[in-house]
Amino acid sequence: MISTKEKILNEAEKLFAEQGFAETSLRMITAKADVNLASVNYHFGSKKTLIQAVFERFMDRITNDISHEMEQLALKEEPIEVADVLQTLKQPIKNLDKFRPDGAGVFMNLLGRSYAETQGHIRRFAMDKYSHVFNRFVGFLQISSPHCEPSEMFWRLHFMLGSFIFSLAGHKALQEIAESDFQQSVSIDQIIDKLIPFMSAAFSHNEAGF
Amino acid sequence: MISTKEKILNEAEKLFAEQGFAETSLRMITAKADVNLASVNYHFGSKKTLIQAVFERFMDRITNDISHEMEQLALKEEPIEVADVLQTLKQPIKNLDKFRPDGAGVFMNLLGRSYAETQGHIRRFAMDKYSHVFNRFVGFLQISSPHCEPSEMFWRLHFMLGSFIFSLAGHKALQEIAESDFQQSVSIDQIIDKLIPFMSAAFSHNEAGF
DNA sequence: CACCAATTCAAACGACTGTTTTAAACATAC
DNA sequence: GTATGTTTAAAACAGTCGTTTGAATTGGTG
Repeated sequence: MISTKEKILNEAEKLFAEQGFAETSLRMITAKADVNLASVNYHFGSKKTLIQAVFERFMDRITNDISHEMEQLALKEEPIEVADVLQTLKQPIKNLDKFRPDGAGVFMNLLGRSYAETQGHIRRFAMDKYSHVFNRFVGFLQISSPHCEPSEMFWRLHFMLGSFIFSLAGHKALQEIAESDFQQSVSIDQIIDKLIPFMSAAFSHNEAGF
Repeated sequence: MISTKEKILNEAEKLFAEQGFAETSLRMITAKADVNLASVNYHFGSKKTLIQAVFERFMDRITNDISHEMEQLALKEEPIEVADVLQTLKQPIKNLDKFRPDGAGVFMNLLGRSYAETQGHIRRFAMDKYSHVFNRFVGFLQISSPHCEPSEMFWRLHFMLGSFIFSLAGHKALQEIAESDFQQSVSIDQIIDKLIPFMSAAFSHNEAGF
């Protein structure tokens, strides 16, 4: 039997991703989840902490998977290339779709909206809880690109983050356009498969030319 | 003398970019702009059309500038490189900062929020009015990358769009992190100067390897 | 069975939302 | 001057929001 708490989380994540945090009311969520309005405040305390709980469920999953991929990467004997590091993101993102319906799209939506958030309380929360995974990922990137300064790497990382968020959060609209313009359907997997070599090439360039 | 209409537009764009559309009430805007609440509906009809007007003022400016840059590019005699095409974005984005306070950041914020929007009425509006500029830009890109299929180019374009929006819309937060982590201040101009070669390298790669 | 805690429920709270209304003030033209 | 159309003003409208309340209901324990 699925609990009230889970019913709320399941509907909330859908609606938050589709409409945004502010545009989604607790009444919409509880109506769709077929639970009482007051149960949100009972189980989660407030709307703010509900948002955080939705976000946390995804982050726990994907950071777990990424950590696992990085374990594998650490075993590699040949030199670690940029593409190898970025590849560690591939399966974890794809796994989100198995985790939840349209998981990758929903998660990137949440991630993007979290960054756009005013007070940034989600970002602070994420930095507290998941910084070790993030730092390890950056470490691998540095190894694969010893010529690239940390500050330059910082910016490149966020350029990439923007590409992931934007193209995957909006993948439905983009897929529709792509289909009507090129008669060619593209899955989320294929988007990621285009994105990773694209980004690998970007990371591999040398602005100074050596 | 600055008109009521302009006072509203000026405050609205700031608040929309800082807090989002839904989180910004007409009462906040009119209080900050020191005009009457009803004047928004009088001058703009509704909140929705106010959002559109704020967006339009930026789009008119930047598409104008980009068109001008592309005129120059069309005169070039040597073969047009990817980097040349992307360079046409550089000055127009920088000019936004002269146009309005923190114009680039505000505009990218608006652009990002418009894409995240539910009904997407802004996106449809933009496609109607500015598609010719967009199409011309894509045309130049195709010329500079004849090996790249249109559908592949479509996705690369949106990867790039995501990077621009994400890094410039959130530039203040990112700049703060960069300064505290690397004791190194980075201006918007410098972000763009990092972004364009980064993207040029990404666009120049050949996934098929020929 | 009774007991207690955990959960659910309907209803209401005060605050805030976009929009409309009606009247007053203003500018410009005749 | 009066008349005309534009702009501002204060107030009220109907509706939604997140949250709280207090009673009803449930589930498990002695």
